[in-house]
Amino acid sequence: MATFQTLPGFREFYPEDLARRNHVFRLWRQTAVAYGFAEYDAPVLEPLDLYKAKSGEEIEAQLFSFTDKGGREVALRPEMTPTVCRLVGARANALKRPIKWFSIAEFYRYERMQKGRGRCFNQFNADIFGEPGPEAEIELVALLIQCLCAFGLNEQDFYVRLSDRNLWFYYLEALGLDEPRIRGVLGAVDRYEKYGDDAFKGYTEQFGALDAVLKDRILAFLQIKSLEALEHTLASLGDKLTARLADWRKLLGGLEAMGFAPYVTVDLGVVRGLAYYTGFVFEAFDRKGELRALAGGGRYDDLVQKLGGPALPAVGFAIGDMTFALLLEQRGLMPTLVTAPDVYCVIGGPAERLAAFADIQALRAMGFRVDYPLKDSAFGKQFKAAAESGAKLALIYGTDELAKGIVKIRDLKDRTEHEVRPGDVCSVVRDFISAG
RNA sequence: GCGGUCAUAGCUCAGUUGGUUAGAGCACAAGAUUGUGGAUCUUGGGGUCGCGGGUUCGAAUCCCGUUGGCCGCCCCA
Repeated sequence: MATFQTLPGFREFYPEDLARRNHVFRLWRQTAVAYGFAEYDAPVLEPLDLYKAKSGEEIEAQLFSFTDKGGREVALRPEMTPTVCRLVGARANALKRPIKWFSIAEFYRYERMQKGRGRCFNQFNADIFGEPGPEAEIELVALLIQCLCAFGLNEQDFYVRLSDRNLWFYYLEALGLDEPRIRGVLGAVDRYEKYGDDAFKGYTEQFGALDAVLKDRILAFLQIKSLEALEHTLASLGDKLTARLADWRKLLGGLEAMGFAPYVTVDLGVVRGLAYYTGFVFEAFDRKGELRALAGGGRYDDLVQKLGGPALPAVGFAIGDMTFALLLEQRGLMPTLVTAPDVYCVIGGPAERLAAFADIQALRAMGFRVDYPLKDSAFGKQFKAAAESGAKLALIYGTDELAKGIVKIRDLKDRTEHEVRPGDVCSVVRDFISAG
């Protein structure tokens, strides 16, 4: 059996694995729908240029890409954002605003495997297009939090760190830095948590040592953990910052009114790489800090246009399934038995089997999950199978029952039995199941 | 791409200084058991000891290579 194995980093889902995955997907989908988001999907295979256009040439090293038989350069999708931008961009003028969309899809990245990271994984993606104000962020951060709370996680388990690339730009601008230097500082900020002072090495090499006073102010800014401190630090540093602070108040106020304040922290240490983000950015982490990021997102107002669409503001985030599953398992929130029949039939012999088939068929047509042994076997074995199946009821089709013109129905939990007429089987089962 | 570490049954693992036909528990299957529950007992199927090469009379065991897993680095859209 060792001849053919899965490609490195790829996963197989045996029924019990898929049951868990389906459970996760079901709650994500249910939550997104409750928030008024519409589901979409798109091809797994895309033109390679779609990702080069967004992320540059160097991205190719981490893509599953190849040339197809028609000579096209293609790649398995590593993320959903460029695809959804194309979808929305193509019909931007016809779509009702705001455009609130989500998807649950599989992605591929040619990377080294690690805990919570594989070469193929699933993400829940949600985006809002056409809304430039922080109202879109309120909705999305709320959805992100709810997507985790839906599983029983709470503010003891995870939190969302909220940051803002605009605020950094305006602040560093106010401190007198030009754009290349601002980008350099943001690069250092992104790495500061991990490398401490060494994070500024790259900046120093490129621009020379950062002025000590300036650096202290940047590090102090990095430490800010509340809106009040933010307002205090930025008071009277110019109109841009004042206006931006109003957005912050609106965003945090909205989340507080939704009851999500305990989940959100101001944390300017989050920069989200140097990619395409243009405003608020946020990441969700487990409180213990043992796992990789659970989710991440932010505003990307320029990307739709960059990919050939009209100018269209956008915010979005994604939750990955691997780290999330690890967290659920850590907290004992991943259910084990998600699938069990409602009814298991115990069958005495060939003649009884034919009698049972009529009821089995009728019950299945009513939507009940019904199972039975494919081959005749001892009653003891069948009752054992019935109990192990997790079914609530057993229907007993034996010689004695048929001779008496009845079917025996057994409650597998309290082990009581009673007799019903064959014509009443369906209604009795229905009443029992619906009574819980 | 780099470094560390590991690889024996579906799973968890044992396997002595290199020595007969590689074991246990769990799981699976059959029987005891053609009329009532997750038990017990008996039995069974299942292994190229990751793969390839080398040393040796003899390799699961030692050596080299390789593939894959795990952990970390780079990266993380």
